[in-house]
Amino acid sequence: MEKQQVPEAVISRLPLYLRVLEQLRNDGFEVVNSGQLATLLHSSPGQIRKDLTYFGHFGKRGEGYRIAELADNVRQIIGLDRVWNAAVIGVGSLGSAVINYPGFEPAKFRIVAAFDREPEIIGTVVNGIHVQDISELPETVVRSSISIGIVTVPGEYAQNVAGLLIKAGIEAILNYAPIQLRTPEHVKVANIDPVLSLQSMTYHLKNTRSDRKIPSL
Amino acid sequence: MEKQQVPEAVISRLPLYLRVLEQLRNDGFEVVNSGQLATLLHSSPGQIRKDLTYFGHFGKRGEGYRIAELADNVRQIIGLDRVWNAAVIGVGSLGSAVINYPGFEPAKFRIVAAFDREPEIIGTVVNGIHVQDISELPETVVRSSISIGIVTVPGEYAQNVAGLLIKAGIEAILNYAPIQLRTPEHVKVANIDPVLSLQSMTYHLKNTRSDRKIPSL
DNA sequence: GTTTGTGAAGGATTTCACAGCA
DNA sequence: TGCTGTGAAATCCTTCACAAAC
Repeated sequence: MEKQQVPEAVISRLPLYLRVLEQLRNDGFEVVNSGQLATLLHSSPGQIRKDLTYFGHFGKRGEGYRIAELADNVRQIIGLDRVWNAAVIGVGSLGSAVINYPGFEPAKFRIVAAFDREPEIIGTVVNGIHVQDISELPETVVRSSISIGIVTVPGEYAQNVAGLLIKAGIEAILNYAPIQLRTPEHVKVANIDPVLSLQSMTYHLKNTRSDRKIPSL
Repeated sequence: MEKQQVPEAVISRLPLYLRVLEQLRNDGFEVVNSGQLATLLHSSPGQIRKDLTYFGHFGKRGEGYRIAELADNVRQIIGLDRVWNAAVIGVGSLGSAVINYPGFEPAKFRIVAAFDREPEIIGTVVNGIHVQDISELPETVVRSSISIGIVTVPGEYAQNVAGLLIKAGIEAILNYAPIQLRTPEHVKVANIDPVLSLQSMTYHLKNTRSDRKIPSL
């Protein structure tokens, strides 16, 4: 349908655009221009306009973009005009925190199942979700139309869990384990790894002294 | 000191390199070549060699890299030859999960303080950390040599907290709040936002049907 | 012979500047 | 006049291919 391949960098910015558009709409605004969006997004007007032209012509010259209309378009482009079902695998403290995180539901992601392999955890209920035995995963994934697997098991089990998910037909994985998952081409993986994020920041900090003096004294 | 500016993309890969080098060393290996590293990292031999040349000549032609030596070099380059102190701001369920996360300590990050503004939370102890009143942040940051702030407050308070941290002299922020923080040039920010990660994957999934049939039936 | 180190080519992404339209 | 839409230029990053070193 699209004339050309859309850069990944553009796709990764669309959810941010949608977020501020919905914020603006909630605040009662109706029209916005690329300069205002750039300020809110810490981006540039040109980049925002260029990004949007990969998908169509959404603005009016001399006026800007109608917020509700643009939000609807962006929402549809990135596939958020529907709800996506997800499963959490690994219900330790990290998995529990994920299941309890209130940010997924309003963003169109619904956690509908959770799995573990520990007998003490199986059968417990976390935020209304009944924890199942990992062996029930293949059937539940299909029956509950689960498209996304959220991997919160320890690193040494993550590759096996990913294999299970892929065999069950899942096409996207949100991976909290500190390993690089090996997956087939068609399965998307996003990694959440706060340690790596911290470690790439220290490169820039390495000249700071830990024994610096109190600034105001 | 360096001859040229090192690309951010290179810096963000160094922690991954370090991780597999330490793994290899723990497994008893002594030498590795760029092809083997590329396999482990899902990268390419050329990219690994190119990345390393931004910092020096670490290999022996015809042989490869000595693992312990290269690991030491990479560790020093990214500033992980020391421990970095961090503070968590916001001790709700997300903040508690962060404080309890066992992955920071072995990666050279030590959470040494936690802050909240709720009287019911102040004074509690989470994983050995005494939760302080947010008003004590400036003094504690300096006295405990804290370089990194981990922001786990709700989005509407995150910018204020970031301002406090910056005023206290912090230079890196790990931001779990779903907003783009505005910070001065010299303060590094890394965002952890699982919702954005999920939302950029659905673009690629949007043609999948939720009513697909069970593959094996 | 093997594998590194690296300039040069290629590709991706961002920025620029201005034509085009309301 | 004001702001979008968009080729072209510039920049950033990755891949390639081979000379150099062991």
